Amino acid sequence: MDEPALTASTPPAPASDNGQSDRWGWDYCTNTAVRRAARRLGQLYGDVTAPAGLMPTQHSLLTHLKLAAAASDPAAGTLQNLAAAMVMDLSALGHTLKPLVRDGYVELVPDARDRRVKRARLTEKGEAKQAEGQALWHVAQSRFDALFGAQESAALRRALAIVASEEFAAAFKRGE
Amino acid sequence: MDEPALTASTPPAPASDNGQSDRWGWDYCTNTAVRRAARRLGQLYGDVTAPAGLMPTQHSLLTHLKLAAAASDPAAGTLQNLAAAMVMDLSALGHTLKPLVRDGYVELVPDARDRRVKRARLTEKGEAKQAEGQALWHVAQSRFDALFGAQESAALRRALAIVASEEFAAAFKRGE
DNA sequence: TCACAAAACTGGTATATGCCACTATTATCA
DNA sequence: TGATAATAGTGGCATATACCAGTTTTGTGA
Repeated sequence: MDEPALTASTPPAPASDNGQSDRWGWDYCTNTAVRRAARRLGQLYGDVTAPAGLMPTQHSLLTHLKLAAAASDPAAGTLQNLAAAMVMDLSALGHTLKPLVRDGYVELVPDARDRRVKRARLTEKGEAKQAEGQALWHVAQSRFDALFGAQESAALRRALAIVASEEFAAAFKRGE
Repeated sequence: MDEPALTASTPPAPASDNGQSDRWGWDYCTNTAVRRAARRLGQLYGDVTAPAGLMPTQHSLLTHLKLAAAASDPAAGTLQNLAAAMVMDLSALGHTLKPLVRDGYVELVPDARDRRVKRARLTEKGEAKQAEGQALWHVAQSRFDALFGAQESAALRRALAIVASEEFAAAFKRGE
């Protein structure tokens, strides 16, 4: 199998605007294109996973905490690392974490060695909620892959992972 | 030239986590992948366009209004259509528009025919600000294309446009 | 024409996210 | 060791976005 190109040859009309999306330049600004897709996907995934009572981002966060714990990564779990991994501002992560802590899904434990550090980890309740959300998430992901194409979907994620990478950001900033 | 595949063969390491991003499953959930990329791009584009004093989304909105006006689309401009075009909730659009109206870049004019309808359009000040932002935006976009590859970039935008399209959303929901 | 459904917004509330200023803690180095 | 820099978070403020409950205005059909 070749590398699947993201440019599906016969995709559903790439425009939501009577086939004239070019007129608005939607396919011109990459940043806008990503945000539009993010809003759409948030709606689509959210509709499916809503019954679990978690926003997509929250489920994503819980899943990350679960995987990080499973990998028993020593450095993982600190808010700093978590923020970097999520490509999120540290303070934004703090704010996002609040409702999860409030609802008892996550707990913040200060590090004994370095009292500046705090680690976030799933509570039992959080693990249960993550599992609940995971089942629903899988439905959404499967539906997406079936519709967009499993290989195209994987290719898209790879491309996005490159864009989101720190290497990419560093290279972009060097261009300044 | 073939269709450029988004799966660049020798990209910068697709992981920001010591080359082990797979461990976190970042390349597994499409929704998460898109959001991470959106956050990163927001930062990168934002750093470049910040001097104009507009958030990327705001510039995107002003640009849309400009293009819509240029196309002299009769239906365009109503908040309803604008929201659909931006793949945004109507109320979210309303909230997002507020600071732009407050700062005098956009004005909301009620429709004479149908008093339920309001249209958003650029003021002169808004057009000037859009032009100012456009120049900076171009720097960011050029840098992105140079780094990611112009063809890969275009392919990525096409893929994202498909995901963001109403056809895609409709098909996704039919799968329920 | 009048009751009722539909459409287009508005406002409230909650999460998502970023920037900046500030505090607490730790690390450096003269 | 003591002044200073660096690190890790927190809190405030502002925008971004969504959902839902109204409110106003139109459209519809009996």
